[in-house]
Amino acid sequence: MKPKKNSTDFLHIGHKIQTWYSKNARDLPFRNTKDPYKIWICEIVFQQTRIAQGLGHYNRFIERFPDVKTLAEANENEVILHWKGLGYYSRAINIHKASKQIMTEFSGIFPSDYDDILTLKGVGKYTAAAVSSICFGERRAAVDGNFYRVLSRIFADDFDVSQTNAFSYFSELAFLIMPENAGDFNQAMMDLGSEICRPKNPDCGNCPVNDDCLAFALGKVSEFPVKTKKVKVENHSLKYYFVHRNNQFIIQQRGDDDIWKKLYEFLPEISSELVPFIKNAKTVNHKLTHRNLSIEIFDVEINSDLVWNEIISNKNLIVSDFEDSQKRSFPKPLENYIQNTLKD
DNA sequence: AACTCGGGGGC
DNA sequence: GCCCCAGAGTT
Repeated sequence: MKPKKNSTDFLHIGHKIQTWYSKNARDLPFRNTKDPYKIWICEIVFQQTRIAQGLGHYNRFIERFPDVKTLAEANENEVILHWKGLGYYSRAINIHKASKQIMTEFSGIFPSDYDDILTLKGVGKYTAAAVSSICFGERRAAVDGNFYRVLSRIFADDFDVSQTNAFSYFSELAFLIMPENAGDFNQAMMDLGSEICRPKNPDCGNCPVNDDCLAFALGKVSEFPVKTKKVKVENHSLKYYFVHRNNQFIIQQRGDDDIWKKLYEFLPEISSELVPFIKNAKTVNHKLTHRNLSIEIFDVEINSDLVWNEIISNKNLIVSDFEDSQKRSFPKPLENYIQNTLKD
């Protein structure tokens, strides 16, 4: 059962959140700017990513690519290198594409209109709302996981956040409490959701709106938000051949149609002539959100120049070494393997 | 509407 | 082990 939500009854909640934010805002590098480029980058970096995890990447990214033009003129592999270890690598590829889009379609000026921002690669409803509200004063709710959590608890609303229309539903709820400044409100909701209204162990005692929170009054905070779609984890196995000779090893670049888009990897298979060169194998386990990977890595030591030269004559393969590999983005387990193998 | 995309951290 | 994190694109 949902309480009837009339339009003007809840505005004081947003004002309390705003007041709390003015005193308790987190000190973050993108907080004292309205540069749409920097806000855009930070919104992409922090999609599905904790602040603590992404801060270093954000700072390095902005330092190397301080504006749209610099980013658009950069090599895609260097952009992906700056995403190394962050995951969801299509974000890096799309950021790069979008920067070129801004150069060609918007004359290098970051678009100020919500619908224009929405046309950028990798920018969806959330990011377009965040950038347009924070940087250009548009009245949009940047509905993310924090909004789902805070609003579902305040209103004890059991709307399933895994439904496709959850964004528009909670956007309407957000407007019930949103003060004049949507940009500040959006950021306030993120900090409240992160610092107080946490997924587990919420700090309700220090919440500025605990008096207004229906879930808190009912003692049912832990029951919100409601999410029916569960994450399914499957086991998956991979094989790699670490083909090497004299501190050099063979790698190739992945495609963009699978996990680890455009990252580098060892050889997934070798010709039968190379089988006799296999020395040993070790298995590395790696957990992803949707898969448990078991990666078997065969050590293939080539002790013949003739064979080695035959291998590296293949133009699709890359001869790498430790120093070269540091300038490329590898999947985490393969990066670890390189570290562990070459430090001996 | 369902599926896919990473890696890290909290409990 | 399970869930979540400043979500978006594809099918």
